Amino acid sequence: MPKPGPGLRLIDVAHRAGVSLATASRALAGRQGVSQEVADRVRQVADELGYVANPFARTLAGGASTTVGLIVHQVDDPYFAEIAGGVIGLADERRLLVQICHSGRDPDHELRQIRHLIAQRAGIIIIAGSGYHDPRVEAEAAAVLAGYQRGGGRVAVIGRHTLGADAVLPDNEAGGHAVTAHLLGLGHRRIAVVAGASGLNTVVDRLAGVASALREHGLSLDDLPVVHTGFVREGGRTATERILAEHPSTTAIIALNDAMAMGVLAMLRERGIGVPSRMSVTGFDDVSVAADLAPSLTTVRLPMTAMGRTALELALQPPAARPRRRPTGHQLIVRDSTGPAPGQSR
Amino acid sequence: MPKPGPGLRLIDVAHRAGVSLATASRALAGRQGVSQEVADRVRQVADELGYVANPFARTLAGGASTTVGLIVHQVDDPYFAEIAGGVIGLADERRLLVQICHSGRDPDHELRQIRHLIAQRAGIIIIAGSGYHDPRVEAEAAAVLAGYQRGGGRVAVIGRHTLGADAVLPDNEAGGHAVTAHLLGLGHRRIAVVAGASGLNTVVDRLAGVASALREHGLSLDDLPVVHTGFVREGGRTATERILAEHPSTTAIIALNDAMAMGVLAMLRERGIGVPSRMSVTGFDDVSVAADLAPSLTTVRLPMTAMGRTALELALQPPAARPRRRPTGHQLIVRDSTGPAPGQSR
DNA sequence: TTGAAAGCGCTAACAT
DNA sequence: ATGTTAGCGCTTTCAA
Repeated sequence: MPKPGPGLRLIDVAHRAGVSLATASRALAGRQGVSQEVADRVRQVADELGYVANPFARTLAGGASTTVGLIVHQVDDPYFAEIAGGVIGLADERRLLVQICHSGRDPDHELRQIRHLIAQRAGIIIIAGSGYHDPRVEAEAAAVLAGYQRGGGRVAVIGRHTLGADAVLPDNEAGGHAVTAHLLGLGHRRIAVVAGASGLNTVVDRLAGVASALREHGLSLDDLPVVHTGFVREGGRTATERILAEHPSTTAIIALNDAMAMGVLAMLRERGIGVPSRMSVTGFDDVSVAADLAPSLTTVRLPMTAMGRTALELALQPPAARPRRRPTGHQLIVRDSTGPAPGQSR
Repeated sequence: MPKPGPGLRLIDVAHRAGVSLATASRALAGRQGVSQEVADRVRQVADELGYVANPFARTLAGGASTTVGLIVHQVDDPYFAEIAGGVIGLADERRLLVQICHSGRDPDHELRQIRHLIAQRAGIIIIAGSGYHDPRVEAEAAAVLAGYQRGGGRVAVIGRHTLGADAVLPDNEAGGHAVTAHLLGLGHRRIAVVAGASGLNTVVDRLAGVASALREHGLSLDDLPVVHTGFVREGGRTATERILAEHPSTTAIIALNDAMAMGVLAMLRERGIGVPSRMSVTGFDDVSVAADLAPSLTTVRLPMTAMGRTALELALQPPAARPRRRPTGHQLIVRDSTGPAPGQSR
């Protein structure tokens, strides 16, 4: 790949402002040891000339890196797109650049991306998306990130808690509880769960919430069909197909994210099964299209954009003695995809 | 922001291999002037030690940059999310890192982002999203990019043609024609158009396609209500509100992108207006949720993910004498949101 | 074919 | 408060 042409250098700004290189550097970095007057002049000259520091020189010289690495499963998954939007929005305000990589929900690939970002000297790394339930898989990533943090790198994660870093924690368990309680309140008892891979923490946590709500009604998750497939739309379709075949008396399907719920709805539509008249369906996340689906989706709202912002905010703060935790809160959004269980007189 | 810790340096590798810094550099860069034997040894030592070059030092010293700058309107707009997915997918394969910025459809902000990416020494810049119909607005961006390209930077754009760079060109006009012809074929004559800002090239081009189809049926765009609002979901809602108030006999609404079409559908639902029984609705883009809407959306499919890949492919090739152009093709996808005009006996 | 040395543009000691 | 200077790790002339 080619290299861009040369540009304005700090020394040019310094000359124009009639000061030394060092003074100009201090002035622009907002460091101490420059009179207000001189600092203002330097900044003004820099603005006039349209000076932008060369980040490579700056970083090489030991300065701070201004790039943020962001690892998501896939940016074209609406859940991650919204998180990315939040990160980029705040980064823009702070004049930071965001480098995005895909993990593809593959722990090895994720680890490779982490290493790549570290090699690129990203000053901050944000990892969004479920961790893996297997501790051994998480261990290597944790070790690499620990080294990175020891060297001064900052890390924030969204939706995982085993990585020894500041974390934004979605209300997975409480949300799972809320949505299940909602269905139980509508009289549903023959409930099926459509879940992503059982190795994903997010899946495990949301399932735990489902289980706890069931227990409160004297039911057990063990008695319900739980189908684990891909944590994406297509997974919802195939899971629904199986549920329909193996548990035809099911009256409600809990999908553990909105993408899967969309697949569930699509399959029910194909089969001509009315929602919510014959089958209630719930999602999780409240991606922005959830309100526009047919029918509009009852789901648990997570503030994805804010979660992205918060993660970057955490990373921009100096590290705390112990990793910080920021729960996100959640909100049950009841729309048209859920209704009373068939045969219920309410 | 903090700086990551020090690492292995090239000089360490050189010492271990018993050669000079320069030789080690040549060997690892695969340049000429090193004996096969020495080159192999150096590479082996580097591998053993797990050496990864410091990209800041490399770039500062005049080496190639391995980062790709990508400017989109908003990553959490599904259209751009899919394009970004395509770019990142190919970048991952080529071990490049992608820096994403938002333009927010603001030409000034876009220009600022371009400058920022150039300052960051991105080797490639990809700009996705409509250009601006006003030549003066485009001129400054074009000038900056020309300078960047003269310095060896590579540029590819998606959906604009006035920037003097390799371009991926969506079939906007042909798509606009196709969707309009579809409605005319269903007997619709009282058609309204819901468009984004009239300053956007994409809007102008799609509108031109609509106009040409109308002309073939002896109609003129001038006789139809064309409402220009934000090129997003909310714009579709407000535009529909106005159309309903001012042109109550309308039987079909052409939205110039899917986001607006979703807003149109939402407003019609609120008002209890049946689709397609009382009003047909069309979109443009075929974002992945279009099939799951209520009702599923008739629209024009553009291969967004492939467009992202293609743009990066173009940029990775050496520049051609004249900017390359890659039309995308399109496909009319007829779903449930369009039907015969009311009162038609077909 | 190889090595020595001069920067790339900036920050951060160290002087003044 | 300001200036001088030594690197940061690499690529790239220029010599040998």
